[in-house]
Amino acid sequence: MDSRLLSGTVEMLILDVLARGDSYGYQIAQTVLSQSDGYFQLKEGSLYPALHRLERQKLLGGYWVAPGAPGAPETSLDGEALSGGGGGRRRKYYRLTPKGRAALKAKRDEWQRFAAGVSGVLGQRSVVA
Amino acid sequence: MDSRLLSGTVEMLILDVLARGDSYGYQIAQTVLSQSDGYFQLKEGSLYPALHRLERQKLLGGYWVAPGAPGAPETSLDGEALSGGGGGRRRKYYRLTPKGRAALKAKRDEWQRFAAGVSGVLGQRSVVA
DNA sequence: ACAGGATACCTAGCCCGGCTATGGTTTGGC
DNA sequence: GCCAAACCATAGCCGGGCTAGGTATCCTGT
Repeated sequence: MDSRLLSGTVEMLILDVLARGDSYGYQIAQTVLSQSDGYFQLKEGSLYPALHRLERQKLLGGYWVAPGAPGAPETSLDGEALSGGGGGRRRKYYRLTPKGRAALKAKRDEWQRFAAGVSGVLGQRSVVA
Repeated sequence: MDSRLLSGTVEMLILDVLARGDSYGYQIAQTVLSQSDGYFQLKEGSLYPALHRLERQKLLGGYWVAPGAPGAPETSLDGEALSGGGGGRRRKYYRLTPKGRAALKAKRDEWQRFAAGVSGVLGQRSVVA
């Protein structure tokens, strides 16, 4: 996979996965991996900074879930409430905010235009032969 | 246009344009602009460094054409032959090398896989509703 | 019991490439 | 004469994906 191409799409992919339900970093990467048929291997060094970015921009809300707890809960506390921010195997779930949902739509539209642009250029055939 | 998305595609677009005939920087930008329906506004700061990169990698061969001369010539000298590398309105034409043609094919294939990957992720619908 | 791998998160710093800004020359329209 | 367009080039900014290194838990195999 050409990681250059990935620039700018990572956030869209994350938002898109979260649009189908709350999830956490590791699982998001797995989902993207399987749904792209093994193509997108999101690296931790891209994934986590992206999640933090999106959270800072209020496109995502994050909440910690203690180890042993079942899947994505209905509601939960905001910020550093659970388990004191401590130990291992805990998960940080993310939820799309309304603002995030709007941003996803914008990014999808942008992607459509971009892909159309590329098709426009690549679609041309040689004039000579 | 989201310039982040452009990362990695600029070179492919340039190679693709040149696959249809020799051209020079300014004209390449115009071609890409019109064929992408006004979407890709290649900036000089991206375009020229990209051309130099591709030339260094031997994917392109460049040759200068003096002002007043007609369109892309059949054959011409390699490197700094014409007009001493000097004055204004001269154009630097580029020609795809065999290696460049192969690289273009590789980049197109990569793009196909990438776009398919994105479609795979974005194509999923919400499980809930 | 213990190694090793999968799960799960975080961050510093590298590196690449698109962008802004600047600078130069020639031609052409007003 | 002036200013825009055509044409090329490069220094340096900056954002973001990556490598590499760190922490911690849980499960499986031997």
